[in-house]
Amino acid sequence: MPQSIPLPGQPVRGSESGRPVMALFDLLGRAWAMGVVWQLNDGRCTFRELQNRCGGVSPSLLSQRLKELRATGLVEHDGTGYALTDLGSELFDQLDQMGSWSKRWARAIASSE
Amino acid sequence: MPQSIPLPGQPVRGSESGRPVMALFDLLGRAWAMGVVWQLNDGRCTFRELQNRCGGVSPSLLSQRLKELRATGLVEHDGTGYALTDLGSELFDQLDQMGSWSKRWARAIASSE
DNA sequence: AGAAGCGCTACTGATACAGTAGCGCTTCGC
DNA sequence: GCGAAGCGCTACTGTATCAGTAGCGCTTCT
Repeated sequence: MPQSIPLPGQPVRGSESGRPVMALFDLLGRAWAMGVVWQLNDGRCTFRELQNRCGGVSPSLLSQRLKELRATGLVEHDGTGYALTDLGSELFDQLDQMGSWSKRWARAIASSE
Repeated sequence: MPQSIPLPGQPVRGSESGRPVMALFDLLGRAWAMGVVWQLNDGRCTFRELQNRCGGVSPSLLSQRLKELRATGLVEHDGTGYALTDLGSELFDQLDQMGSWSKRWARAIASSE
């Protein structure tokens, strides 16, 4: 049985409520889910190019993540490759803010050692 | 061999660069990592109370996540229980924004079906 | 003393991920 | 036409992570 796709409005890993935030945490709380969105923001690309951007992640995993991200409206695929949808770009904006914050986090950890 | 703790400045799952954002994605891209931060924002609580808030997540997993979140300065533990640090609260603010956005996401998916 | 709660570990089985090989397909140059 | 190259992706094997349950050693309260 394959890993189910976490959609808002349905029970997801760790929550029966179907609350959107829990579905999002389930979707993104999987290996490379955030990384794929992050890398796709650099522009549309092919499956194998995306695989390279993600440091050689295994094709079986990448295929599974892309299936989930397409089913949840964040990524699209046409003749020239994969890209973020408008919705996916909105999510990237959120991740980008986390990326900015992560530098503060890194400094805080470094200075406490 | 236990799961290693993703610290910024060190190579992490999927990235040798040690970039803070990749360490953060590795840290949060694990089961219940974001959920624990989310639930802890409701206030300091004990291990077992936190377990309840997280829908009965297994103690072995919760223990592992808490170990990681403490090692990365996001969660602290004193005589009365677990709580977010200032740094952890900052991360919660980021997650909270994603939570707000997730409602838009849910509507977009619902209207496209 | 006994009961209850604490943080947490140990164990087993199921699921997800890593890593490699290679399929069927299309496109290109020759 | 035909080989070569690239495409998206699947199949497979081994490993790591997670789920679920039981219960340890400790402290607190009655």
